[in-house]
Amino acid sequence: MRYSRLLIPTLKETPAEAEATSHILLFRAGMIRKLASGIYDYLPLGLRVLRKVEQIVREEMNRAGAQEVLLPAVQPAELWQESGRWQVYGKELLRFKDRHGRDCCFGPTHEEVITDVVRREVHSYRQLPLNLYQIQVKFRDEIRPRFGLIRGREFIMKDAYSFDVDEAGAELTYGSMYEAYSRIFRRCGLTFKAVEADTGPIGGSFSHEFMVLADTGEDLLASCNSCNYAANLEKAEVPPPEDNPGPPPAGSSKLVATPGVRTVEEVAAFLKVQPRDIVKTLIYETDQDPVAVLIRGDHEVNEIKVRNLLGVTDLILAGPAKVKELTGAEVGFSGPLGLSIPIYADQAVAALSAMVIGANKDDHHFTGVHPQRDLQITRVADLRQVTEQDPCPRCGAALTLLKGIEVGHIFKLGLKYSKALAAKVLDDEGEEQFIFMGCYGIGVSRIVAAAIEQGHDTDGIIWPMALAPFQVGLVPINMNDQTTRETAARLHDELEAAGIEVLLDDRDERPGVKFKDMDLLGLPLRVVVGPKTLAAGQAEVRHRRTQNLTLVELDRIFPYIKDLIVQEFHD
RNA sequence: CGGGACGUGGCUCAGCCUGGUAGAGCACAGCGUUCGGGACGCUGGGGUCGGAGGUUCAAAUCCUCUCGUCCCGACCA
Repeated sequence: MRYSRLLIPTLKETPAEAEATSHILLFRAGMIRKLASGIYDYLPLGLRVLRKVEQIVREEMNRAGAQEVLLPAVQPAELWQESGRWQVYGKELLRFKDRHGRDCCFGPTHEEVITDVVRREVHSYRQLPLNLYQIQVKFRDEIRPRFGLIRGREFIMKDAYSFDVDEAGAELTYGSMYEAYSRIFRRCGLTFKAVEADTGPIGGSFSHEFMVLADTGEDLLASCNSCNYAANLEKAEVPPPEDNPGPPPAGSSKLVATPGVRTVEEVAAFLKVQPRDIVKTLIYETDQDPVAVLIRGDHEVNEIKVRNLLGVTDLILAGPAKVKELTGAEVGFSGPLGLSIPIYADQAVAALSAMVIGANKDDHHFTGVHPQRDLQITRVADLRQVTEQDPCPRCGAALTLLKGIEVGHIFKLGLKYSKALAAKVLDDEGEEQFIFMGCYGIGVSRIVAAAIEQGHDTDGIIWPMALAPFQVGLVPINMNDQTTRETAARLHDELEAAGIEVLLDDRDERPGVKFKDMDLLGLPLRVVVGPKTLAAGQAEVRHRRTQNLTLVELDRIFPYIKDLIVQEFHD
């Protein structure tokens, strides 16, 4: 392919609106442009990368026995009302009416549609297991799109849905998807980690996320240094503390004046105690009744755990007015003593023997409080976030916290959608059975961004061989030199004929411009043809990632490059 | 939805405070020179200053409203 014939609008300067590395580089390399917040155009080079990812995903899904389909992006509200998600999904679901006034939405995910297909077309256990997938545009009206392709509103997703007769079958399918996903991300040249995850609003019983490790990641994950335990921070378990609370301290708890002392740090300094001896009382409003959550001063609450424990969908920290109404005191002096709302305590709180709590009275705290003697706790549970100080919940070794970009998520759905939409088959005894489902997503366009977050330097993108828009960039130094021009053209034709994807920079530009652009585009290999080396019958091959420079005889260029490409694909 | 920043040729920005009728660099077109890490000269095209309203003899500049964008916190592939 010739550079001069492709639309590759590279930019010297960083657009003001881009912040994340992948966003900046995709933009500068002329691969994407923005149409609106979270909505992007894919230009020729960006599309080539996207297609590479899609093809890898397609091959591995097919290999795992899944079948490709294409479902509609626009969906009738009826299906969503039937599953109950029309009410539950929130504003992220883009809703609109057609000309007849019928409610519609633009699909953010396709459980409803696929389950509808299966309930109409599949009636016997003999037709199962079935795994259907598609690669398609999704729309989610995100609160805050950011980082370019990492969190767009419109994006390309591969979503697969599996249907099995029984739970054992569903687990086998889940396992095969786990394997397929691992192969996909490995083939994409990504450094990733599979972690246990919360199931969120999609629902279901069990799930893993696939995280690309990158400092710019939006997710935190906890990973064991010894065993293979790894979990999203929102899911990561804290093992129960070993020590039981000691006996109550001598004497009863004491009310002490703490004028203007509100935060954990202030209380610790004022009373000369450690933050771990202080207990924070957090008042939450929920879609049901308000609750209080007790967390040790040196810990952070994990709202996902609280939400799951309470079985609520909304969980919002109460404002000053609500706190005053429920506790009788300003924020900063809330405490569990004498509260009339349910009290949920983190397990570390229940293991304290003498704690400091707010007194529900302005400018006062209690000291010497014992959980069993003095408090009426509704329930003790694991409600906090893990820290790097916590031991692994499986093996007890140390944990490391890492940042990651979620590129894939697999769920065991169970019967949630098959029951809601009545998707049933007859089993081998002629009995009606609900179908066991699983769903499996990959952020295809997000992978493109994640690969850049992992592969770049100050000069630009460094694509993995498998995703590069072209494998080789061919740079003739001076288009006015006939030998240079003709040699480059010949090399280009030879490589292309051999099935190697090569981009010939045939522009009448100075060498510096071509080099800068090539580095920015991030093609793995660069071949430079110029009068200097040509005189010796050679051309120069440069490896983008290692910056290795090699002079190669012209007639050996083809095998040399072919070897390098094969080698990279296997790395 | 809260908190912050911003909107001036395609891109990066100056001008705004202290109103006087729009600039620079890059990019683009033509000609010439140049050619191994974002060359140079000459010439040229391109902007209702996000939009609406107001103040004023006069608004990019002051006031009000509005739309949009980006960044930080609650959602997700």
